[in-house]
Amino acid sequence: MYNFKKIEKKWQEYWSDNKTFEVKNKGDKPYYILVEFPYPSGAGLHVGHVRSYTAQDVRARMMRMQGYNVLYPMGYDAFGAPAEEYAIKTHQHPKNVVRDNIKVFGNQMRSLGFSFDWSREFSTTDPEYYKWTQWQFIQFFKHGLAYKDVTKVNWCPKCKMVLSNEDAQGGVCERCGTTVTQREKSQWMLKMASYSEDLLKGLDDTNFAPRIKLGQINWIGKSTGVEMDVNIVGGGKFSIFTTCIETVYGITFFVIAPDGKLIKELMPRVKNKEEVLSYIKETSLKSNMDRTELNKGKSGVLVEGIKAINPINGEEVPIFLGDFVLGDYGTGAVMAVPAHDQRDYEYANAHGLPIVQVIEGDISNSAFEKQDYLGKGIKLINSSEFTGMTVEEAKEAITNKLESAGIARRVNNYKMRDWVFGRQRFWGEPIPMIYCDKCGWQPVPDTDLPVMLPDVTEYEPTDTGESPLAKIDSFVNCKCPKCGGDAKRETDTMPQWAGSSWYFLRFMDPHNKDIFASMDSMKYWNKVDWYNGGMEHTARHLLYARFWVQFLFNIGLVPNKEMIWTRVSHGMILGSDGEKMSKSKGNVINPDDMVSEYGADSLRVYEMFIGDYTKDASWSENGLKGCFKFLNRVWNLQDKLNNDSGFSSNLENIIHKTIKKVTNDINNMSYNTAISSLMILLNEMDKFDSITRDDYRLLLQLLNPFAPHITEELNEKCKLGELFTNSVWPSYDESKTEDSELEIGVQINGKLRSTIKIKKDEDKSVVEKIALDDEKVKKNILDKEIIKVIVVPNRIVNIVVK
RNA sequence: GCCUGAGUGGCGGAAUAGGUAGACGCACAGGACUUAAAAUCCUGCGAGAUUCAACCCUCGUGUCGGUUCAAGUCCGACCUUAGGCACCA
Repeated sequence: MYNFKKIEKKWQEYWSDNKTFEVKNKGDKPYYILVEFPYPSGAGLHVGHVRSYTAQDVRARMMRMQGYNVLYPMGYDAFGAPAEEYAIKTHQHPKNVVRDNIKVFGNQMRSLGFSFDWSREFSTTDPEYYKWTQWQFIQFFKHGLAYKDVTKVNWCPKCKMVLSNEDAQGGVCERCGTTVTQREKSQWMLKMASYSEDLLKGLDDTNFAPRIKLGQINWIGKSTGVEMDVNIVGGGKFSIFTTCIETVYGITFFVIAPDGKLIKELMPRVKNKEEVLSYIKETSLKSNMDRTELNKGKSGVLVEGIKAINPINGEEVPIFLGDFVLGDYGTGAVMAVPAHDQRDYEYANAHGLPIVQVIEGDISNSAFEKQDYLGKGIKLINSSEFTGMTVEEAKEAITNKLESAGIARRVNNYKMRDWVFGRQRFWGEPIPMIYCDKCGWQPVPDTDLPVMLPDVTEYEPTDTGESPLAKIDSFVNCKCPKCGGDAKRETDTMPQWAGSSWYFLRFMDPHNKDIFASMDSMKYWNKVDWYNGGMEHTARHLLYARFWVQFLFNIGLVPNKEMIWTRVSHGMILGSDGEKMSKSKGNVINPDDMVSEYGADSLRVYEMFIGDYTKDASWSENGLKGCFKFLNRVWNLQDKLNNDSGFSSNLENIIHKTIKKVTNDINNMSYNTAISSLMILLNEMDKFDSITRDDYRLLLQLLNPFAPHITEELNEKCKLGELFTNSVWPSYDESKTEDSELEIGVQINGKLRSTIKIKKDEDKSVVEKIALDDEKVKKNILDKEIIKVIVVPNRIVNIVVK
């Protein structure tokens, strides 16, 4: 058993002392490899971190040997509630908690031999860093993309803070799982919705994995339709949005949002004010969950005294208030066509409203909806001059008619909303804004940045929905930067996603004091070439980061509209029981324990070998032991070294094959099969009594990105050549990867009956003859008639007989 | 309900373009070494039938069909399962 403890420590110190992995912003072939920086929690590094960090480390180490100037940085995303909560519990400032956790994380990552450029390390909580986060927020403000508005926001009663839609997916708090409630609150918002189309189009300039692109497309949620004006009997009008204008003759009522602006405007004319007002109030108390999951009962109330006119046929129809219509999507009003929309169908039945069919189909039990009729040549009925047209023709014709009458427009709507940017917590970047009664909101002048968090001991969150900073007078009271009068600071802080929206830019130029990163540095690295992160960040971090970057690009501060090229995501490592690792289940594996028992190299190799990198995998300590055994066999192979040079002739073929396989597999993230081909190579070498130094060095070099310590040690110990960190990645000779003699299968009627040996690229007729001469084949076709013989060169022979 | 994936031995998982299914590893069994154990090494290892034994044979990649000389792979329908979205008009 080799002494991995001693060896791993030795090489980690060597790399650190020699600054082996520090890179300059110059040189040919820049390549930027990034992995999501961790949140330094008290739990320490997770084996899941080890998986993705190793995968990217393998890529980085191989590409350095291929001559690339590789930037592989690491830092910490350390603002946020967990550190704050722990600090409150232990009565200290969160910055101390973060400092201690970062130390632990750093040591853990160093113990795994990751080739990070530690000279570029920072934390989002460093004042020198969050100064620029604040500065960039001010740019959003100056360009009209940050605004404060009273909106209904998601509120987590347990965390006592506002959540963005992205943080409240599924109606529960992302962090603690508590059901989210709704609150009216004055909030800083970023106009992300205005970037919907750009964020959608920008995906074309990226190489994100398909499932990631799709996740973003779904989240942005574009729908194309028609916005149509609807007149109200007795004056006034409103607009509705629909994707099914072809059903316009089937309108039997309209529904408007109880939380929208329209009902407020109509209020003076409403006859049943009390009923309407109480419904509005009722709705405002409901969480999104209540309005959706729990309450599909189609609640609603007729707005009495107001009728709408269907613009296509002049019919007067009633207006309802219904909480399934959302005030902040589309126009906050919909046309209801119960015959062709299931939701409207149920609503009509619940409220005794008429149903008018306008498209051929069965509506006796449910609505005949667009997924039932689109693309099938189905025709319209009861639709005046459009009767008889297919739905596709009618869609176009009706839109044209309404458009030329000036009462409708083709529009797109997006599900994605503006980004709720304020958090009522202490441990975040203070939003650098000052409110002056005379001058309104004013940004903090650049020279006063960063706005630092005060050194206080009391900062518990409040039930009022106000930030704990609001209670600290010395923080709140300040002077207006414009008029110099008394003013108050904004006391909300930024969401955790703020700092991570641009950290990859800072890594390109981490020590810059004049700007968040210089244009020259960013132009040198150009983009993040390969970014790895969790699938759960698809609709949040990755989208926020793209929005942030697109904005910076639009104001000329970054060189590309998309700063991330390839984005991939890893699968989770589950406990050995197949469940997500958690303290309560007691199935958590601490990487430190594994490193001390089997060594970092074994853990790295195992996590790469565990299975398809993009899929979840269950932990197995036996699997890890197998990889430990593999490395020990590699270690013991040194006893077989002879003094010959060059590759052993009987190994040359497999060596070239393995170079090809490992190189391609690393490029394609097929790390598990790269390891398996290295195991095969070892098995081959082990069959011989002796191997050459070049054979051995080659094996070690291909293994080096995965197991950097043991390979570097053996390379030095056996004096095989220069350090792998200074070496060139081996190339393969295609002709030497091919076998001159092949064994191929012979099938009879598609069933394998024999195998034959042939020369590579042998003439078809010769192969056919060999196959037919084969004893087993002869036996099988004795009394049968040969219909046809199919020879696929170098692959297979299939004999069809009767 | 909609949108994605995924279903292959006891287990994790392999299998460019349809072309010898089960690579590699784990577990397990037998053997060698050892006083013994661990470690290490060797052999076997999808299921079934048959045989002294071997060969051979039959079945086999979620289910049912289809295309093809040939299907884990392509097409159609379905089942199971994981994840995402969900009264988004």
